[in-house]
Amino acid sequence: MNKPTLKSVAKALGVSTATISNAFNRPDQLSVALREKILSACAELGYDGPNKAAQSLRKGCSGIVAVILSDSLEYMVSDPVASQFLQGVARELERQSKHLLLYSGSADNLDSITDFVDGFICYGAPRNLKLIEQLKRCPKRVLTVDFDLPGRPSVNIDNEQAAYDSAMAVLKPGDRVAVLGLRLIDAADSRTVGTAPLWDNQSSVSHRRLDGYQRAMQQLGLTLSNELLWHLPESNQACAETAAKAVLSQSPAPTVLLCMSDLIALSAMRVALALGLRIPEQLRVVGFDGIEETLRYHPTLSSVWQFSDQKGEAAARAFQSGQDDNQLLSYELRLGESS
Amino acid sequence: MNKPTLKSVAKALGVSTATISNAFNRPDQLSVALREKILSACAELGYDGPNKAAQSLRKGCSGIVAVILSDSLEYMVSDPVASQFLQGVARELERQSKHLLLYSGSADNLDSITDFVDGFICYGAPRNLKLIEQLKRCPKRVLTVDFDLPGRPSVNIDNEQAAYDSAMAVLKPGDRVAVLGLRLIDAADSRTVGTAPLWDNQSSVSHRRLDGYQRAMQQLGLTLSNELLWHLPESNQACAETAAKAVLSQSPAPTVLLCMSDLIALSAMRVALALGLRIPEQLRVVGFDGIEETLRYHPTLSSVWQFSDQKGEAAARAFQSGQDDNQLLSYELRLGESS
DNA sequence: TCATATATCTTAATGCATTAAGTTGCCAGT
DNA sequence: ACTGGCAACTTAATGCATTAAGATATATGA
Repeated sequence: MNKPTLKSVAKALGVSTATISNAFNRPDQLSVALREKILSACAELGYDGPNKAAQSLRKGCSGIVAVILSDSLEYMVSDPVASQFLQGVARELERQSKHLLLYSGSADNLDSITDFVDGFICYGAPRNLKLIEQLKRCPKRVLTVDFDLPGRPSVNIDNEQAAYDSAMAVLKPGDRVAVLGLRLIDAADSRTVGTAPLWDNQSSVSHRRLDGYQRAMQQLGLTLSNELLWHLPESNQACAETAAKAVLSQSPAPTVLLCMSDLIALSAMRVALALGLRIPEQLRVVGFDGIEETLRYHPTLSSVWQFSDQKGEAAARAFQSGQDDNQLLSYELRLGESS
Repeated sequence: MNKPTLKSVAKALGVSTATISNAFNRPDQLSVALREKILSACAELGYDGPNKAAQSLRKGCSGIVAVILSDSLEYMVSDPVASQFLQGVARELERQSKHLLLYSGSADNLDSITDFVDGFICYGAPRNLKLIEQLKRCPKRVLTVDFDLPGRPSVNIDNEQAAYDSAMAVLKPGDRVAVLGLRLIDAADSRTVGTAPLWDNQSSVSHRRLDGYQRAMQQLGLTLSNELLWHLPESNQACAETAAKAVLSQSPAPTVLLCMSDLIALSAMRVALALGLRIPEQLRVVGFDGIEETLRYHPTLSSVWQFSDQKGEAAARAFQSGQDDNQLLSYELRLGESS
């Protein structure tokens, strides 16, 4: 015989399908005795509850939440910040008995899953502009993390303030400051490491951080020169090393390196040490994000700790809550030996 | 007005629902002219194809593939081997225009998603025995990786042979061999680092590798003593260090360390170097898996390379193929400075 | 005792689409 | 001119369940 369905079970028990459905979904709609009879009969018949696909079609929600990563999954799993975030999301979704569908940000057709999921948690601004357009029009719930979408709730930290705080903690009058920024130039424009325009007036997280750095510098009477503001297309070792070498080989050499990720900062420190620079005496380095690896590395890195796993949990909770406000999470400035 | 449906679009165009459905799914079933008319009308009405949830209910397949990890997602993203695997799966699934649902191996209710997905790709034997039982009975396709389930197709390497090969490459007559094994004891039995029974006759990947090591040792006239066979509950730094310290502090000290993962091997090497041992002169170390990190580390590690990302792709392909045979992937023995 | 409220279950409409089988019209072959 | 065959559509059954509204029966209150 085929798999039992609500209907077949109902017939077998001589009751209506509504009653079986209620036995599973609304216990208050039928007598306790009948409910138990039904449940045990189902167990015997091998019927383990209403078909989820049918349920999803009828109810319009599946319990599946899609997580969209700004980039490829590649980036996701190799980047500790992103994977921490994912972990947090997964943990909270599990608490909510929901499921996590990993959706590559490089794909460009939301339609293929929109009907399956209850909504989208988007981590980082997708590089794919089509995807952004689709997210704007998406009929399901959309929550953004580390970037904004008009009219959609978001979860983030105050990047400007955090950057400002971190810069203020290390800058001294007379410092020559270099910034290693992440994606300061539009994806389409630049896939290579290079200097970035000083004033781009964009809305990315990186530009907010840059604003914070500049506010701090202004306050100390420092100015950022264009050849010391660098754009990295990716937060990886190769890019960071290229940029760090370029920046550190300039003369006069910078005395402070403000890096927009810990991964960048770590690589930059390695380059600096290889060049014979003493940290923090000759060069102070600040990172961003806060990853475990920096604690094992010496000198330990000063950084803005974002606690990405908690961020992930917060995102999943905010997604569930249904509220449409923008949530600002707290961060923590931690000073290490690098400053 | 509400979202358009197949029905409403059909009515608007004055054709049957079957024709609209065919326009999207079976172009050969209607004239080109009508099809184009329908498609452009749909675009105007804002109808972007048949509802996937309904489609899934009707067709019985959704294009969603669940990946079950042996452990928590935690392990998954922190372990380079596992995350490489996941990447490979994701890549191949994207090629197939399928979706990836990440399912935590710690959850124990397959029913909650079985109806949604086309099947399961299980990476590593789940610790949760309930889950294994459910996988055995699962009506959907189940493919296992790095472990076996009766009657289910699997993807793996020949662990016994690979272990044998790696051992043969480094062992010399007279060697005193220590083995740092991963989960040689049942999860329930032991969550702590300690020696493992020499002959356990289990079917895990680790036991197969142990078999390979022992075959090589036998061939060289060596025997494995019980105090040099260690069980690690996890493949992480802490466990590896504990075990390595215990093993290396014995006298006479081992001359070869056979490790069942590169992560373990790397930690063990650090311990050995910290103890003042010279590698490979006083101690040769072999790993398993093959991860990038070992290439940057000195001494570079000799290991069995599994190419986990390709393994992931192969798994996704095998899942798709529908074939029910067990697939043996190739591996590669790479000798580094550690032996 | 009659009307009303409550508990318990059923009816039937609904969600959205797929697909085997049936219809219709047109053309080729003989 | 008759018929088989094919192209292009339609009909209607089906997948599996949810839920508002309706039907009974029993209990409660005046």
